[in-house]
Amino acid sequence: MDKGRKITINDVARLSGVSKGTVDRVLHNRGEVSKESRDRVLRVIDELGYRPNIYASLLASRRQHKIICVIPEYMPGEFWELTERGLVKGGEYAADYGIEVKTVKYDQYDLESFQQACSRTLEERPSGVIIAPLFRTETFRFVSELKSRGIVYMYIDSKLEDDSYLAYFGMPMYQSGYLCADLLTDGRKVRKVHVIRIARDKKGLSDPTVTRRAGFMDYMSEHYPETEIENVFIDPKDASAVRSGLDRLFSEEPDPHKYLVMFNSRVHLVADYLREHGIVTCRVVGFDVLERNLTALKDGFVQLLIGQHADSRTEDAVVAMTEWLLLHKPIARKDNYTQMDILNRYNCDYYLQQ
Amino acid sequence: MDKGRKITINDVARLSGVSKGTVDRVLHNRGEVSKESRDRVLRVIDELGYRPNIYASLLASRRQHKIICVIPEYMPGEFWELTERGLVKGGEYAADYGIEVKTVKYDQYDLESFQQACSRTLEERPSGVIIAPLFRTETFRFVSELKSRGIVYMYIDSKLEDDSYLAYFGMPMYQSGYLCADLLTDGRKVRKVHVIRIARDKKGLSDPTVTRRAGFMDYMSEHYPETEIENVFIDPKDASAVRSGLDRLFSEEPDPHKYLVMFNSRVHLVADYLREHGIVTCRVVGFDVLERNLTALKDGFVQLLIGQHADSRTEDAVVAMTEWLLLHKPIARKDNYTQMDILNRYNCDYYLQQ
DNA sequence: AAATTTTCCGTGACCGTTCACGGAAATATG
DNA sequence: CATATTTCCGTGAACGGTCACGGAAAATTT
Repeated sequence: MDKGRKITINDVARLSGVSKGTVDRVLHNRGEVSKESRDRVLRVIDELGYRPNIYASLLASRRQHKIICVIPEYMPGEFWELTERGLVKGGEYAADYGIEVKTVKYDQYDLESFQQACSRTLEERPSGVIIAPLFRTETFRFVSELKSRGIVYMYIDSKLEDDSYLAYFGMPMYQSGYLCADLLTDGRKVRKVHVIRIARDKKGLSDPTVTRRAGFMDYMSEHYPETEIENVFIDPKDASAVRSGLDRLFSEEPDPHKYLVMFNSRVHLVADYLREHGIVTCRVVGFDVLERNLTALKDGFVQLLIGQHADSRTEDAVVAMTEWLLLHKPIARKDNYTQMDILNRYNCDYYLQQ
Repeated sequence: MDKGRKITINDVARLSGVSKGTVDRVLHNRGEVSKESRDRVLRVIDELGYRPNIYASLLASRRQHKIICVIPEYMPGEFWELTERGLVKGGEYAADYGIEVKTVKYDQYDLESFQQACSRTLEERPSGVIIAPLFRTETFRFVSELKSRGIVYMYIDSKLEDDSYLAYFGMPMYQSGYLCADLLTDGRKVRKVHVIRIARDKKGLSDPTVTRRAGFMDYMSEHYPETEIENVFIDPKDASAVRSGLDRLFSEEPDPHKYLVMFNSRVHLVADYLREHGIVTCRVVGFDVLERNLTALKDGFVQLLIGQHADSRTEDAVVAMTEWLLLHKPIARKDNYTQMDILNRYNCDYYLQQ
């Protein structure tokens, strides 16, 4: 394909008997071209295998793009920090192309704050939006507004069922629960499993871990229908409530050899309890590669973590959107289910440095 | 940093009282600039926070770069196919920058063919070389030749101990063996483990799986010193020899509940035997995500695979070298140990589509 | 048929670099 | 001091696109 000189827009223009202005109009669907010319140009482009020089294009183009990413605010070390880290990396990439990437955050427990985030986003007049849709109804409203304004958008983490989104990057939630059950039971017949859950009032919140739990339950009933599954609810915001919840669990049930699982990223809460009480007899499986979870993994209080490279996932989203905005490069795959990484103490060290 | 208009080379020129030509000379250390001018320009660049526009730069620059990748030739479905797939993807990226990426292949069992590959590579006059160094001594000779010609190079898959390489992308071999042992034994006391190995005459060949085996053995002697480890040698090129080798194994040892492991990518050979004989009682762990290994995994003849995304690894190498050649962007990390992915039948589906 | 509108297209300035070329000034040489 | 050489620097034409502008030709209206 690389036969000496590069093929330029002028080559295309000459061979199709028009000017480069017309070729440019065809390339960008800017109209004002007769069907005949258009077809001729298209054919020549195809024959020559012409590919525009993106540098020349970027250099000459005066457009300014902005990508806004709408995610929940977080405390250091929490799950969403990973997401934003990927955003920053993607932002560096985009900056090379003169694209600005900004984050707009909202309180994931406060609908109004999400609405404010949405309107702030619109004020920024972005070319594209990347959104983690925790509030279903409100997100629907938001994306239809985006659509009407011609702003493209992508989902990360979880997605809604509309089909105007450009792409989705996230974990296959159901399968992650299924996998989790397989890893927890590990081929052994287990009498009882404890699911540690977070008690929260959820009005209008779409909780992705619901799907994950469904996958888990299905695996269990398919493979071990006789295993008892007990829910333990704790309040993550109240350390003493966590402790008392687990205290009750460990005092009521004499068997120290428990199977514990958590479907959100807070398995370190359980690990901390185990560490405090010197309990090393449990099999614990959790999700997401947070610093604190990793420590628990290395120290043996958590046996396995299921990771998803939340950072490179958002980075991928930013990159994909950048290329879409700039080069109109088609999105390779609309639904991108990230791989589920199984981490134990022997392979986790090589996970973060990717 | 983005205060309205971008700062251009003309701004720098004006403020330091020289022409853009001089600024350009300073920027690229092309000499022919007096010390005073140079200092002045440098200071203005610093004050203004000037960053060259890479598009304009790339557009105007007439240099032609070529990257050659030297890897073993392979049959469809073999390990090195993955590597080349990443090369192709990286090549598409590089093509956007006007960089050509070519592969030069050699017979990994034939030293002479490797030497030929090396000289063919030199003939191409590449700017950079990416090499999978299976022949130690000869590779040393080759890279020192590259060095003397000012050609940069990177290692993939495994690396040698010189320190002029620009970067290395590969799996942590020792740790992968360690991990493998942990996965194979799975917390259970195992009486005996069978290591299926390939019999080959290796003259001057540096076999990376040696290191992997060392990691495996160390884990075993640290955790299960009493476990017996037996080597079974087979010849992968001779199907009947594979069969007879495994026949002997399964006839001599009555216990059908065996623990089998293979350190190269050919665990599918074992799986095929098991499938043929309907043996589903073994625990089998292997390496690398080949199509045939995946099938074996899904069908339950292999329990776990350790993967390394060999494709995106080479892609990373090409991308890193592209950015190095073009923008002199420093290599983020010299030694890039790819993560070790643990695959079972429940998460392998999401692995390939990355 | 003249006037108006629409459709379609070519032209050329511009984006921010790179680099060959040529020349002025400074320095060295005879 | 004249000449040759070196040092240093400015100039301007690319590079391959984008896009505003203006105008010719065709279609429509009056």
